Amino acid sequence: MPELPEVETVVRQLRPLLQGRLIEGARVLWKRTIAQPSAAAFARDVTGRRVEALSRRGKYFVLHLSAQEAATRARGARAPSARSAPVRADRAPKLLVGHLRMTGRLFVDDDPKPPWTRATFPLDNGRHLIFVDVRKFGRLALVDALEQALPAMGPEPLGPEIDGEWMAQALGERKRMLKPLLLDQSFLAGLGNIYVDESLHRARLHPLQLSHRVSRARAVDLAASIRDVLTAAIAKQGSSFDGFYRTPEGQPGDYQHEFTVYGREGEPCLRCAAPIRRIVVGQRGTHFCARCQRAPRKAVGERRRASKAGGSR
DNA sequence: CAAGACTCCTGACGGC
DNA sequence: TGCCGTCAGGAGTCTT
Repeated sequence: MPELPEVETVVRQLRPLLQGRLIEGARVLWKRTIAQPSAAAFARDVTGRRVEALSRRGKYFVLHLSAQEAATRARGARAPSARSAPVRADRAPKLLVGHLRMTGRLFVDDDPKPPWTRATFPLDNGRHLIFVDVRKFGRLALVDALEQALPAMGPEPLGPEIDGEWMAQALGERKRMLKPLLLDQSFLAGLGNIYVDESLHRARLHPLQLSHRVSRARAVDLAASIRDVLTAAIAKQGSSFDGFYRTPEGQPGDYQHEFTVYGREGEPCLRCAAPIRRIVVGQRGTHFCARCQRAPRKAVGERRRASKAGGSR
């Protein structure tokens, strides 16, 4: 599922294909894909704008759009609502903000409507910007400012301020299990199930460990691990393993070959050979090595079974 | 403040 | 062969 590395890859690859292009129209095939404004207003207001830049915030991608160009706006009569609305569109620059969630894909294609297309935008070069989303969880929004579309979000994990110091303090300020804490976008923006599991394993931290009990040294390791994992994943253009995520160029990512715990239940830990285990934490599959990632002193039944299963020591 | 449950979705997969 | 229940999972919302 698209997390920070995947979205970063999408933005990087789409940039040369979209920057400077004019969006000539919009067709929304699944209304609920549009978070705001209404699907009709979205289609009308996105029409006639030029893509000036692309960026990413957490797992969200952002298309920075120019003010609407009057000439093409009239031509954009193909937008579903254009006829009914006495065009009183806000001509100020807009931001098209979107989230791929589980199965969303954003790419440019010659085919105006591939299978599972939820929104499609003809461009001024004859091609189309396509939003495909099998499970319909993905969302697009058109807003004036980023804060309008995004919930409160923590800092970017690859930002310069995220270091051992920051992590030690941030973990100390909360009393939460590491797995759900790292998944919380208001704590750190961009981590998802895969990269949290991978980062915790790299830092030798148990997913159920309580944040305020993590030692300073471990916190420093965690900050570095997150940075290393994300950086490596971006270099590999993200992870593909379930047939959903593809780069805008249609290629799968390569980081799935580097997974040390995710999806490896029962297989040997690459560090100590103990079998990787899978538990459910906060409704989410969680993978870890019970030997490398020591169970929190006083945790759930997990530890009980772990020690019974042969915890020498 | 923390955390679990529930919801939204649909393709894939196991079981019979 | 084919029907059916179960799962996965990001994030918002509602309870406990």
